Amino acid sequence: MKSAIVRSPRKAKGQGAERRQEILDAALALYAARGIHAVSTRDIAAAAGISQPALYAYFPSRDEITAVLCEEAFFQLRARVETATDGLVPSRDSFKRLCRVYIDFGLEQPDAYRVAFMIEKARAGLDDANERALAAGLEAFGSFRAQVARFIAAGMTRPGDEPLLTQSLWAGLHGLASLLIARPGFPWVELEALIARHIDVLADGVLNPA
Amino acid sequence: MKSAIVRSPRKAKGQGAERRQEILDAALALYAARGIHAVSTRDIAAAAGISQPALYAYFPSRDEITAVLCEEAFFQLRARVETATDGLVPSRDSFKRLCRVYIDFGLEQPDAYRVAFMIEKARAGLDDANERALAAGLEAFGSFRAQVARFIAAGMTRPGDEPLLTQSLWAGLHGLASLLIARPGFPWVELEALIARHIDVLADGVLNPA
DNA sequence: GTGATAAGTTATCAGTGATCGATTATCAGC
DNA sequence: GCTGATAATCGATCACTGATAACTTATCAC
Repeated sequence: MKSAIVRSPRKAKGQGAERRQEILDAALALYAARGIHAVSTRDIAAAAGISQPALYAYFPSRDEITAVLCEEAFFQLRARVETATDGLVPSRDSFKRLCRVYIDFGLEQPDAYRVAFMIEKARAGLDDANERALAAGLEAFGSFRAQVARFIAAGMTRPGDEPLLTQSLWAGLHGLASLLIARPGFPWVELEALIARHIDVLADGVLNPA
Repeated sequence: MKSAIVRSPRKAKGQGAERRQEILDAALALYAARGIHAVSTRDIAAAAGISQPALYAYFPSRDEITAVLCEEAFFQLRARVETATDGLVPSRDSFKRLCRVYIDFGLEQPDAYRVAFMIEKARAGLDDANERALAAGLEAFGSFRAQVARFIAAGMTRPGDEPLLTQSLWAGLHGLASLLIARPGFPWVELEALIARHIDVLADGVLNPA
């Protein structure tokens, strides 16, 4: 007796999942090169070597492509945050290291960072991918929170409960990252000095005086 | 001899500058109600009681309308910043007052704030209005800088030159304002406590210890 | 082979920002 | 009052966008 028909995948030219990843790669590259709003579905399709309607066999909408990239960006951020203080005991230096990892993520992957934290959804979407991206974002924030909790547990922080301190620190870091991304033409002072000083400001504000 | 023909304005239905302002008002109201990206030129025209092509008699592009609104937002912010510490001597409290004025501006006028600091121009425009908006932004920042300079001159700040301290403080304030605007669905802690604590963090980081 | 189906195509839709040419409203000069 | 010039406006339309429908082709199980 033939086993239950499992409807095995047939694949073809662009075989299944590979084609999907090719589309995501093409989209991310174009986003990085031209900026998200300057990239059309036709651009993405051409870069992926397929026709524009073929995109919709893999993604239900353009926003979904962006949402998936957003989710991937959150995974990356989470991985970075989780390993930021590997092998380091809580100290002012390891605190600054955590901050630095966050800012560097924004500067190295501005498009991912934009998608993750700066883009406001036009439609307050209930899309599947949008929700998954949101969940991934909360996970990344959770990792950040866990890191901050280590410094709190070590008695290094000024008074204030953990959610409050974490959200304030996050806001402080996001402020510099997002402004540097959104206003590259602004007459910023020297970048390294600004980042270092800003992290010092946040460390002075969050950690106990030495 | 008739004086040189001066080509005096004829005006009409929507007489000149008034019509222009009506368009700006309509656009701002729609931006506030639906979000910038959900508003089309046809929407703006309908709200202003004219046809869509008529917009282009007053503004060369949709981006220009947004840029003018951006400029107006900067003027408002500047006015608020300049009067933030009126009648107050430099102190930790007046420093916090300045911070609070900035954050409140963002929360009370999220669309203006968005246009001013969060929106990235699709076309890296050399538009006239875009440059004026940028200039207005620099002026607003200059006022903020002048306020910070008062605290520096009073010897209240930690080491660091004025541009560095100002940019760091700005980034810290912008971080909270922009995140609250861009991610209203995030599980924030109680708003007043968060703002107060965040400003305390920044004050501790920027001002000398008491 | 043959049929079923996955994958991809061309053709097309409605909506967008923007432009063109024609039309209307206003006013100076007679 | 009329008339011509011009400011102000509109309907029609363009190229482009995201998205959909109907059709064709490639692949595989049998």
